[in-house]
Amino acid sequence: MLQGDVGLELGRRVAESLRSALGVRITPEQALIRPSSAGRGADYQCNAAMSLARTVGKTPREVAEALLAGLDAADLVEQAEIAGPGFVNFRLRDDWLGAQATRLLADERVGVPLAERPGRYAVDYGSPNVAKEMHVGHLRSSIIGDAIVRLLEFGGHEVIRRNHLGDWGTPFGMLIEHLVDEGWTTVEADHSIGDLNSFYRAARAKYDADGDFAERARRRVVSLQGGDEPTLALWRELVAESTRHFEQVYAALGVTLARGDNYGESFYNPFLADTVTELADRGLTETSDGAVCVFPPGFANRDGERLPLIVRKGDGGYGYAATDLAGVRYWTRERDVTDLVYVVGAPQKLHFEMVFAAAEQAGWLDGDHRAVHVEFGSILGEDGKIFRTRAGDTIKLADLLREAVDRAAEVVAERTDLDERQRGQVAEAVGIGAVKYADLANDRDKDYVFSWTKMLALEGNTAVYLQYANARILSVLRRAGEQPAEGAPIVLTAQAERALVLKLLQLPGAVASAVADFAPHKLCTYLYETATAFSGFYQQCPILKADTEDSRRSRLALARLTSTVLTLGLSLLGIQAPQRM
RNA sequence: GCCCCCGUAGCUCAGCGGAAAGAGCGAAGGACUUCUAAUCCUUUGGUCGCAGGUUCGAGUCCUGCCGGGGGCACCA
Repeated sequence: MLQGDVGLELGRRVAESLRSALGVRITPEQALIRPSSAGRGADYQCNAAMSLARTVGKTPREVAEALLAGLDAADLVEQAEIAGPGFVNFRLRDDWLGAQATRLLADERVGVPLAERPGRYAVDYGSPNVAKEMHVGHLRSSIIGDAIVRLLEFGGHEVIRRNHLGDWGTPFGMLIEHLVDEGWTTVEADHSIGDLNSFYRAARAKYDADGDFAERARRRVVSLQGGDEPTLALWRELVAESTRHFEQVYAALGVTLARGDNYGESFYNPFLADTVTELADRGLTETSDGAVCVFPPGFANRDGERLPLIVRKGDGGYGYAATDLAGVRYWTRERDVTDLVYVVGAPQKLHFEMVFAAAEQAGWLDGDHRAVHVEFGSILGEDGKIFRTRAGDTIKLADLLREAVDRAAEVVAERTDLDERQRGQVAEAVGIGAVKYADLANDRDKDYVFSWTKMLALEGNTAVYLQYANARILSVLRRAGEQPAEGAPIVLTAQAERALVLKLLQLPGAVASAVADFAPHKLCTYLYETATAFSGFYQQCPILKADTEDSRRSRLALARLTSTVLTLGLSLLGIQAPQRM
């Protein structure tokens, strides 16, 4: 979808022409304006004549000829000609392109429009478990979710971050008893657990080995669920301690989740009974094998029987179907969100389809309250299997991020004359950026292979490449000793300048499609193409030593604009753009 | 058994119903007294898993196969 950029403007002109010349009414999008593939001598092409030919009873070429005859676009089109079966190729005027680029230089949003109808989004992402260390399995949801949140906010939407913590359930009985054994009281706060995983394992081991402990743990679960205040106080301490750990990881990763975004399983606890009651009141529930179930239409199990969503288990407890339904009910009804977004792995697809179907039956989801599962594939090791340590253990996120920065530091040390402190900052930006970009640059539906070598490669579609291109630009601007003035005219003389400007003007379309499809990789692809276009320009067009003063100022402005686009794009992905490298 | 996702160059991946399918890596060659060579430029490389169908036009949409992965009742 091309929106808010050159393609849309051309589409408007073409639609207007077709209306006046042939009486055909189409939208600018339906004009099917696309960037022309390179080497054909055209910038954009219109593909509409072929499909319109039948409806107007003319040949495609006749439609194209009528389109050209009625076209009022001399201010932006240098040359338009019919080619092949009925393509219309446009070459845009250099002065018009330059003027558009000049205009963008003064535009904070670099041409990207705000949403026409801003929504209120609740985005579920992150979702670590309390009393466990974050591991590589939390990486994709955190990174993709955060990019989506940033993109939506930039689009002018209201966004509520929802970190769906695993903070409730039977394991908390043993965890809290273990806390008590460790001497925690709530009077003296400021506890810390050095290693959450060891803590969990120790509790588990005692539970399995010690019958008395197990019995205490079971009683503790009852106290917790019964709302016993001393128990709840200990539980809150445990959540707080875990949250501190999550925040450290989020800080290292550059993810914007904060403790105020915690909406864990426990949050929905008070709503579960009412949710089930409401489903029952609407006649949607049945009791099956002792469990209260909703059978949304269209789902069958392996024996062809209807597939249940168990909203209350046989033992009276509630499972995740109940929690998620209560969540939909809460966010649509109590918080009046327009859009629920779940950034959760692909294996959960069936679950969410069923939850959404049931929520629709219950009336919580409708045309004004939508829900979407933004699913993603797995991270694989270079052996093609699920990414783990060589020993087969899950990889701690903290360790992975430390390794990323260490590896980046080695690369940085080889090539820079920055001082040690600056080197550290660059290593962080490069290392973390590499991990995030590698995740975001691929179509999220697919599995991707985690490769240090590839993600830290200096060439190709990597974060470092983009960061380096930007750092070079900023270096030139520093040397210039001046910032290009707002409105500094951008004048196109060389082919490479033209190619760069055409790319820069396509930012709005790239952002729009990334948002529309919850597909950050579309923005990545665009940024990479932009950085490539800049590298070509940088190679061929001297900036500081341009032939004329006008050209020098124009090229400085172009460099400035490129840096703005790259920096903005990276920030929408949650990736830093260092000033120097 | 049913459902979902994926299959594009040797490898890792883009590709919006439109023209001779695009990058990077790899391989071969070239460009630094130069604004950051962490770069750039050549060359090399494709039965778009297979078979039908829809269409003026299919890598893209539909159906059926094949291959890989995932899911399918009381864990979340």
